[in-house]
Amino acid sequence: MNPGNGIPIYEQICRQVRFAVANGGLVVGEHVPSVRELATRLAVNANTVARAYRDLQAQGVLVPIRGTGLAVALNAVKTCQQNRLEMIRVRLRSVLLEAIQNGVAEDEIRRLFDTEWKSLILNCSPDG
Amino acid sequence: MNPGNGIPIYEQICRQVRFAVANGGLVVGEHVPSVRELATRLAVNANTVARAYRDLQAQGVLVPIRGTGLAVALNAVKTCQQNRLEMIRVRLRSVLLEAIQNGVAEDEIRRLFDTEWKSLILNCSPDG
Amino acid sequence: MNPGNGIPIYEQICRQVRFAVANGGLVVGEHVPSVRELATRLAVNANTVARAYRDLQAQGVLVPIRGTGLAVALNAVKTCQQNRLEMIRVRLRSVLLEAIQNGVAEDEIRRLFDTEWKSLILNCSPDG
Amino acid sequence: MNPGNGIPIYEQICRQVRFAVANGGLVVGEHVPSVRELATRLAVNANTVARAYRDLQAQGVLVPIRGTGLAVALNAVKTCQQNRLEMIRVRLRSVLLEAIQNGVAEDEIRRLFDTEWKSLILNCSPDG
DNA sequence: GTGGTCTAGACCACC
DNA sequence: GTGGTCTAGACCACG
Repeated sequence: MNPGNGIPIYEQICRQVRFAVANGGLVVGEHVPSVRELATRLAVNANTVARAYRDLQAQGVLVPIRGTGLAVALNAVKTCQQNRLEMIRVRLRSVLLEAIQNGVAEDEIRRLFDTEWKSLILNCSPDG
Repeated sequence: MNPGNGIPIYEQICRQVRFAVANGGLVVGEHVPSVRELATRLAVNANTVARAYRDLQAQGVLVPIRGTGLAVALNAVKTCQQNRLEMIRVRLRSVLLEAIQNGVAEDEIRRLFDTEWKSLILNCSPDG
Repeated sequence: MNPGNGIPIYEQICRQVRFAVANGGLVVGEHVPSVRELATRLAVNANTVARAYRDLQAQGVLVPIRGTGLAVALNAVKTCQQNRLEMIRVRLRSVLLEAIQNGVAEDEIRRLFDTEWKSLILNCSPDG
Repeated sequence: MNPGNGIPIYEQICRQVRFAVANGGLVVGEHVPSVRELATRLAVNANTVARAYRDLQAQGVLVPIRGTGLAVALNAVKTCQQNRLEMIRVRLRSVLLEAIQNGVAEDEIRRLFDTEWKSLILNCSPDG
């Protein structure tokens, strides 16, 4: 979780689940981590995870399996794969819009992109 | 203003003022628009503008001129120019981080960048 | 079983057993189906059936026969016949209450009653 | 609110709001009672009301008006009027289904309907 | 003042 | 064990 990026925690959880379904990190028909387990793992309140799971059910990504938890819905993979880049696109567009509206030149923003990308893959590849 | 991008309106106002100071759109010593005028222009509650101006004063970007309103502080230009790309950098980094953590490949995100950038300059250059 | 009608499955089982006792579908002194058998037949977890049987014992509808399972209690028929319409009455009253409190007219609700009743006897009589 | 009818409180609130919109008790464009006010009036926790209002927003019945609360959506009346009897229908059907499946005769259930209806209009009309 | 988020913890229904 | 509901109360963003 990345606090302070403006995205509520439950929403971040939703996004990560959708990414994981699209990536195959969460397999169709398999149970997702239980509310309590994921809450512990993310050091977050159980209700926050429950809220995320409830939203994901409403969106058809998760389906309840009575008494045993929640599982990835059969047709969730397709939807999540379609939305994978879309989720990033919306956020990226918002940043680029602010840059353009405030006179940031293309080479400036491209340089930012390159340096940040390099910096992040160095941090993420070892432990990712 | 771009509602729904996760940034509070008063914060968006702060950022735009700082950008404008850095760009020369707002000149040192000049008065900024009054709270009421800017509120009307942005179709936003006056208290929201007041909140933004209060924050900008606390940050030393604006200074009160007795009885006549607020003006751009003398040393604000330097700070704002230094922060100009930094404000974009932080948001961009957050997006790239999510992309990397969720397995978005470099060519995918670069393609997103290119298409979104092109799409935005078409929309913004005429009316920008 | 009718999931999603707000009544827990174990409670639905209890009700059906009481109805069956009242109807003569289950005869006094006769064994009821074993937990496992009924669970299989209803495609329900065995613990759920066990819970229903436990409640029915507590209510005096079923009595344990040493080593051989559960049977319908001697005085259960009278109680179940008395409760037969009562069980329906409570649920019906709750629906009518909501209708009245929210301005549903008598002819509207009567029309609903008629059409639903007709629709259901068509579906149920052949396979019931 | 009617506890013990199997419908969660937040769901009952949703239903009552939809009924009120259909009936004209809540007018399009008008604010609904604030979360805190309704919570006090119903003697219920504020979060429970907030949950109901959140669901109603997701269903397009309510729309947020920044900083001033929630209002009935423009096109909510049509939907709510269409769903008015449907909400009752589903519950009624469930009761009738149980009656039919368990051998309740038509005249028995009609008699129940009549007596309960009369009993309820006596209770509700004076204070309604 | 408004709604939204989050936490903490209790209780229930179900398996 | 699972998720769902509800309560209580804190804090934030916005007007």
